[in-house]
Amino acid sequence: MTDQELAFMERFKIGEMTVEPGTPLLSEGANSPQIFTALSGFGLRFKMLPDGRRQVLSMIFPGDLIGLQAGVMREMTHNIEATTAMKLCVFNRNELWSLYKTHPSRAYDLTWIASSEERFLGEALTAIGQKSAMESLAWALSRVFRRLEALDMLEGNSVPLPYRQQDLADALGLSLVHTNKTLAKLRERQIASWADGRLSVSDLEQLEEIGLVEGGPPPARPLM
Amino acid sequence: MTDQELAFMERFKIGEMTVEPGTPLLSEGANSPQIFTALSGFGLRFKMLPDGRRQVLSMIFPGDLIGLQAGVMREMTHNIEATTAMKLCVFNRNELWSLYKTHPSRAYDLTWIASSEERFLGEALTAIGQKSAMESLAWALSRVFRRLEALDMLEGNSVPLPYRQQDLADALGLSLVHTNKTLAKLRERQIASWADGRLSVSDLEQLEEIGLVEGGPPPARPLM
DNA sequence: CGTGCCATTGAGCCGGTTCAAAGCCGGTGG
DNA sequence: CCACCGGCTTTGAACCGGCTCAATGGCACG
Repeated sequence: MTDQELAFMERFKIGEMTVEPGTPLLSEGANSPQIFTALSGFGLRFKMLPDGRRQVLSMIFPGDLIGLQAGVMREMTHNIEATTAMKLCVFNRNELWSLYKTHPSRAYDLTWIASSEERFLGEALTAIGQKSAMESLAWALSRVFRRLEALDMLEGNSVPLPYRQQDLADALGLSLVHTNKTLAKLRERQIASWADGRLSVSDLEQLEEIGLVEGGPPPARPLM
Repeated sequence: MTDQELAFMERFKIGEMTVEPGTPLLSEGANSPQIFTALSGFGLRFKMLPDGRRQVLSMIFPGDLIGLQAGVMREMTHNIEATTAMKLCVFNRNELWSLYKTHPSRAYDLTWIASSEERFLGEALTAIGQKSAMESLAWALSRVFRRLEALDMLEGNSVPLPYRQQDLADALGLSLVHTNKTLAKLRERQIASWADGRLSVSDLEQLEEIGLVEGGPPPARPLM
């Protein structure tokens, strides 16, 4: 970054913030003045239905930008919650527009990020809409594994994955019971095993094959 | 627009183009040098699985931007096809970056569009993942109706909707048969009826209630 | 030592799927 | 002018993947 960019980021960045597990960061309908970047910890992005059903849209990992929607549109259309303790970098939404005027390459990155999230949701939609429970699950696990691997969180053959089975079930539109049973099958077949907040994958290739994962690692994400 | 903007758009816009029904506009994996805006006609955005299953991601209506993903990322991750004859405005992808440098407000619009599409996919994911067939269908029909209404295509109580039931089924992750039977129920209940390429809604309020649609009309979309 | 959250497992059921067949066009060629 | 064909919609019937209900067990915490 240039000096000028640094100076701008100084103004754009408000500060840092640490939150407890379970803290709601942004809520549906809110018009928050803040945008965050996750520095550490894990979170969930989800939508609720009036009767309590929940759709998890994505898991939030370190490096992810949070609240771009609220930044660029009027208001938030989904909720964001910290699953573990999280450290966040806080940005001032009001400076977003001046970023577009003065730092086009950063602006371009933002479009890239939004576009990349759209791409992910398209994949998720395809998984939920078309794939069987086993296929979706394998898709989700391999996707998560690849991303955490790219974040350099791989230790041995396992990555941290501190969520409940209910969270994954809500992400895949499956029931908790069926998610549990399908996970058990993957474990029995010695392909992948998720316990105690860690996901171990012993046969990634087969996992991706089951999940009908289309080639290639996920694209690298510019940091904001 | 200012003169300067007009001059730029002149360079950015390559020309116009008309395509036949069924023409593929962009394909998965392609790295197309073009970005389009639909001027008239209808299209589909979808992903295919290796075994032929298809997930429709969204319907493309006049005014929609096509191919932003290919523009901003390396390559396309879904297919786009013209359902009816379409008239398109063609832009030069290579000028995209200079747009960011010289026209920040247009750049902002692009992020807005990408973000808005992400928002839509999140809603779709929630419909497919959590809602019953009847709920999803009502959601989809009311969504489509609202959008076409906003495009000023409402005549009487009906809007054009020139797709096959199979297309809608693939969008909602339902079988063709069940989609048909669920549509029949909405027709019997005198709520909405879709035939001969037109969707008539006689009780929009009830349709949105069944579909668990959260308030408000969809946000207006900046034209590119 | 109780209490609550989460994972696990069994049993029965149901919303939605698959299979199959028939009806309804509009287009085409004889 | 009519017979035929292909794409789409409609309807009936049987089946099944995944859901719901229910109970148990492990573990952390007060």
